[in-house]
Amino acid sequence: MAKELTTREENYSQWYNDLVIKADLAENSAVRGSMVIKPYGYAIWEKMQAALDTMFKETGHQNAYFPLFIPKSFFSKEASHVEGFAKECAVVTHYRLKNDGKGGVIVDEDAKLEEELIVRPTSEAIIWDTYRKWIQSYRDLPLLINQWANVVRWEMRTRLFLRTSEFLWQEGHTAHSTKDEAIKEAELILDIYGKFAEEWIGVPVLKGIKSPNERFAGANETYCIEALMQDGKALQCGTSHFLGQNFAKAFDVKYLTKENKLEYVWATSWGVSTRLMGALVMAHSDDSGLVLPPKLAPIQVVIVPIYRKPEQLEAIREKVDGITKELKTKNISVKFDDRDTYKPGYKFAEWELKGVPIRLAIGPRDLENGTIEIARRDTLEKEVLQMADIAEKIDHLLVKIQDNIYQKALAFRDENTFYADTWDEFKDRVEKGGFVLAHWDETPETEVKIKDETKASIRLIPIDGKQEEGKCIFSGAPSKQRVVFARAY
RNA sequence: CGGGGUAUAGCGUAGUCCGGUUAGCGCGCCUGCUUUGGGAGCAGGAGGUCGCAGGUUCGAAUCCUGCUACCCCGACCA
Repeated sequence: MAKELTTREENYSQWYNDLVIKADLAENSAVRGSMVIKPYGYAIWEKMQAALDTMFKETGHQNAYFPLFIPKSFFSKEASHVEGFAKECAVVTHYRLKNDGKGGVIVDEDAKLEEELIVRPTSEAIIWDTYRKWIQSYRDLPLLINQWANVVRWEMRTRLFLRTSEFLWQEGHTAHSTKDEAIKEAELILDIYGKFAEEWIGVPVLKGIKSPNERFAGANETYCIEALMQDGKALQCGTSHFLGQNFAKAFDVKYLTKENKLEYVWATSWGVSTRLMGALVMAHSDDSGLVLPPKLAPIQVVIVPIYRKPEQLEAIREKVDGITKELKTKNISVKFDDRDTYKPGYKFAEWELKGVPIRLAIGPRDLENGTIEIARRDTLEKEVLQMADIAEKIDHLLVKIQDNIYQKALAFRDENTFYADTWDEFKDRVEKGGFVLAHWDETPETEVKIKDETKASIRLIPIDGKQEEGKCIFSGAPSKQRVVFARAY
């Protein structure tokens, strides 16, 4: 049929692309590298937003909104920050079009801006320029702000959700009176990201810090969470940066201490993006389609009626109404798929493709026996249950599915996490995919050489990682701790 | 930005080499009837600036030139 998926084994990235499009999550747009997020995909993103937003607010953060445009001069105040983003910025130079006299339009050269505007690739610059006015005293701190926004990074090669020129994200920007407090904030957010990834998306993540090479432009330390995808490649799922006083100094943001001394503030910034949608798809889905964790599924239960005559459909509808009401009181989202244009087999396949966690089927046989067929998307198992307490049973099953998806992903990661102690072993392991823990001499030169030769980068240096004597896999120099290598998206 | 490829209906494609009827097919779509426990069947129907702009020719989807977009492989990245 038209909706056949490429299998993961045939071509993993083709499978991913097919899946995103056929499950109706997103599609390519007329604009290079920019996608249209379709209602079903956006509904998942909204669920992600809601969960994260709640966690941010529970930890004292507030939402605000800053401009899309950043004056070019603002953007160049923090040197390493510019360097990191300069190559991928969209720039606004004019503010008006005019007729070209041939039925088209051209840029009106008379409408040239005095100063070009940069479409934000991230908002540190405009936000820190604003914070200068907001912060005077230690009483104004900490300042804990988050913004939900779109940003633009002019990427060379793009892939739906994983890397698009424009993407949606949240970016937190906080200001603190002490270094310690700022570091604690960066760590707190990392914990929130980790919790969200594991408990909502159902993806186990490693937590750690980035090597200086992989650090955010303008940060003193970058904390991150990394997940392993089914093809053995790593995906960075979120980052939290300790920015030191870099932006405070660049934008002259100072506060008066209790002792009436003028000090620069300490900063963090942190973000997760629609890339999480990519992680969600790649971590759990199979050759039949999407597998959504119940906590993020826009539709948690779909009910497919099976009938011959209109009277049967009406009898089924009556039963279904009862079930639907009960499920709704338990905050479970239900869809009754009573479309007359498709047969049950088609609907089963379609809802599997879309990853709905639980499917109920109800037909004349069930009406007679007081039963209902229940099918799990994660295991594709079917079972006929007594109708009594069905809402209760579904409620429990959703919890079970959420857990099973996570356990499966965790088992996969464990099976694909390796230790390497020799260079040959290392190269061999990296080739096969997965996380590879190995010793590293802590020099950027070695890191770059390893990447050149194996395409594997240091995904993270584990926080509180086990201290053990070892020798760098590449240079043989002494090392005190293993770091995590992998090929990455 | 470098290398390779593609562009024909909503989607997938045939035709292009070697110019010549009304551009063909599958899926999807619309109407009707029959169907409905794992991707329904039959009948009828709608839908095309052949990526864009020039050129060659009696005649261009087909040949030539330029442009644009997209895909794959590298360098950049959440």
